Amino acid sequence: MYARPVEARHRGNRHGRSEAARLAVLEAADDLLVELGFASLTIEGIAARAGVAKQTIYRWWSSKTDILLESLAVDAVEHFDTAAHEDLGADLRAHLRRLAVFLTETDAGAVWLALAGQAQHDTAVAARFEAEVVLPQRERDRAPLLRAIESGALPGNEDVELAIDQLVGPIYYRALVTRQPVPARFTDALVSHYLGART
Amino acid sequence: MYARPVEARHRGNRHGRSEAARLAVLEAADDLLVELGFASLTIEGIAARAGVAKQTIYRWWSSKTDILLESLAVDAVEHFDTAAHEDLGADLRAHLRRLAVFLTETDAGAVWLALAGQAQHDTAVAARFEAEVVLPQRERDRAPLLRAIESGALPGNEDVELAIDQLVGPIYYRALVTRQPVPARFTDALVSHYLGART
Amino acid sequence: MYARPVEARHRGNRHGRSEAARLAVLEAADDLLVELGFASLTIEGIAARAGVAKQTIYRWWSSKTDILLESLAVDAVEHFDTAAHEDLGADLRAHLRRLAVFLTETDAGAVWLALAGQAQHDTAVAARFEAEVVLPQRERDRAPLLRAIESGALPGNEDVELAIDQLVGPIYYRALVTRQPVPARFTDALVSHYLGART
Amino acid sequence: MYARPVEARHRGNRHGRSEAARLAVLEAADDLLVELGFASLTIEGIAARAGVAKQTIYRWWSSKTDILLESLAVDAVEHFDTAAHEDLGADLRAHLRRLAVFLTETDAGAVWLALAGQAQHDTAVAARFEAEVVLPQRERDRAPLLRAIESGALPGNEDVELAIDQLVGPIYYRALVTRQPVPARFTDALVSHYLGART
DNA sequence: TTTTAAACGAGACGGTACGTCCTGTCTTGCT
DNA sequence: AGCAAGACAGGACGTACCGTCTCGTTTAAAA
Repeated sequence: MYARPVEARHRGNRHGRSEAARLAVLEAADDLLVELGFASLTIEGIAARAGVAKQTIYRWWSSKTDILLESLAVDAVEHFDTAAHEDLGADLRAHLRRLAVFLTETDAGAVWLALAGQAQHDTAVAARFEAEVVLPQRERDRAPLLRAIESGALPGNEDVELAIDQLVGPIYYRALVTRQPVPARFTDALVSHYLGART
Repeated sequence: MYARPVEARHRGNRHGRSEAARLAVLEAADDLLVELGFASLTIEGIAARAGVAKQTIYRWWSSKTDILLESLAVDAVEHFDTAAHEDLGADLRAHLRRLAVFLTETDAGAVWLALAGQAQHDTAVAARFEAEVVLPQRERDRAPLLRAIESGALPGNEDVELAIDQLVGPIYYRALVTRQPVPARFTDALVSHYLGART
Repeated sequence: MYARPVEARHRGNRHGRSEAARLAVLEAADDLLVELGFASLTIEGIAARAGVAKQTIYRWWSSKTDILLESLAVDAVEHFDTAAHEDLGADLRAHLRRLAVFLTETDAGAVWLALAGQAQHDTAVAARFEAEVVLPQRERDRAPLLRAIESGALPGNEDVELAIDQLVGPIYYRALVTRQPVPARFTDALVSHYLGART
Repeated sequence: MYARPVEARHRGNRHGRSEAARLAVLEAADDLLVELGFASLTIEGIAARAGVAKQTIYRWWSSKTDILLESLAVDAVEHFDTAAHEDLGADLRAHLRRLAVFLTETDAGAVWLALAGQAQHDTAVAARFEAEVVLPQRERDRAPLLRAIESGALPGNEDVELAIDQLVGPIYYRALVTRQPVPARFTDALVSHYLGART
């Protein structure tokens, strides 16, 4: 029913869980989210699409958001895994651009938005979302600024947290609230304003 | 949204719906949202709390989000219905503070967040939310800047849309994503940065 | 919306009910019973078909069976309103034949069967059905035998009630239970057996 | 109707339905029919009384009449499962008495009457009622007469169907239509008349 | 001729039960 | 031991009618 990867040849029975089932569930959840939207995503539907029993899902995940969180954790790290630029401006422009693309143009971004939405409805989801998604992302957002402080391009007393809010806030606002596109022109302008106000 | 003629308080028959039932439903929905959260909000629960038949709800609203949209439309207008200040800085500080309070401290703000969340799950909700909530709010956000242009405090070629994104984006980001508080110090800093970068 | 019979020109207002509405309801109920069956017969459906408000029905009738009882009372009398024969055998054969045709081939018979069915479900209907339909019919069934006793064709001590049960019982049994047709051959055989056993 | 293997008492999973749930539903339906009457018998009520989910009922039965038909099939067979007498008269008297008691004095008879009533309202019920209840019962009614023909007590050309109609018809007529009691005196008289007319 | 009150059409109301869908738990037999 | 399968109790969904109610119109008897 689903592909059984070579490196998982001993799974699904006496010793350990089935990696094949795990991957089939993650992929089915991602696919169905994009196809149907979060509201129409059901455990039963994921099980049917993955060719997996409901019980197998409940054995390893607690809810549909739990599945999405797992799939997101992997994808987000991959997306932002990149080398730094030497110049602070270039560094920030690349990072914000990458963030904008992630949120508005990738399947993982769709998962991100869905989870952010569900976090508004369910405090348990909100807590996990903050711990597992928002804070790690915040860490990644902070990196360019910390690098600049270390290199002396920014003073040591720079208010980094406020800077992050000002740099990424408008991007999330567009993606989540106004649903406008977030072109490079827009993210570049945010960087220009930030650097300009500092001189 | 609905005319409420004084002489028509006691309807529910041939010529019009029951205003009492309408208000009971809106209030019950608001209350239950705050008490239980959006995920546990059900039409049956609203009907029971409001002392109303389910059919009466379905006669006038298509879903629980439809009810919340109606209640929000009224409350949002009321919250931001305020006089302007003479000074652009004071005007902006007051407006952003009001926005922050609305989103993080009022029941209507909880409704706003829940709807923003649901908009991530359902494109129909997203469309109505944009048209009936986001755009009118955007209009209100634009007002202080337009007043400043008219009075000459800002140049005519100021990029108003970008300014709004920079001013309110971080506030929505905190309310929706990081769920940090949004103190006056934070909104004031946003205004300072905006005005400072302009000099 | 409905025909207004000439003899009802003064109704529907200050003093007295609308004969037009009454007839429209009775006819709609009969029609819909035959079209849809008793189970799908609803007060709302009757009101819509008759072009009458629900309230008008509830003003004058207590239920759909109440409507059918009224319509049946008229039709049954009409159907059996007939002259007697001189000979007991011919009298009985004509009467049983008439009963069989009524139950199995007329619209009023369909109403009769529906009410008999509902009488199994609702003791209030059963009581009215017995008083207003079964007993009057029993009276009509008795008439040929009483005439025969009076004319001397039957002895005065004849067990009339048992005779009726034996004569009409098999006809109702076929109409209600086995749903077989009830041809003249069958009713004639019942009469032959009854008269034959008496010799 | 359903096999009940001894070794499968505890099902409700992959390989079969829950026998416990099935019996609970049948018993609840019977009880509630007698307590409340057919009109007030609801699927929700049966589910609640049986401690069963509505879905479990809908999984195995299509309607409340479907449940009653299943329960009746068992009970009717049990009630008439009896040894034959040697004498035709005694055989018939015993059988008619048994039929009268069934219809007028047993819970299963109440179910029988309710289904006969519903058969007047719904042709699908009528079809199943005839096939699963009336025809099997007719078979049982026929047995005494066939035994008599075989033993030579009745001639080979006896009109058995007509005889059945005349023997049982009046009993059903009393039970369904006039709702009079059906004492042994009455059923014995039917037998006497039948045998007497044959001499 | 005007007033006026009963019956009317329309249809919104609080309810009940419907039949469907999905939840999360469970039991079974296979691998 | 993990799995696919699927029956289970539970509960919300959105729909259809129930019987009640209030509205504004119609109409003929009373004033």
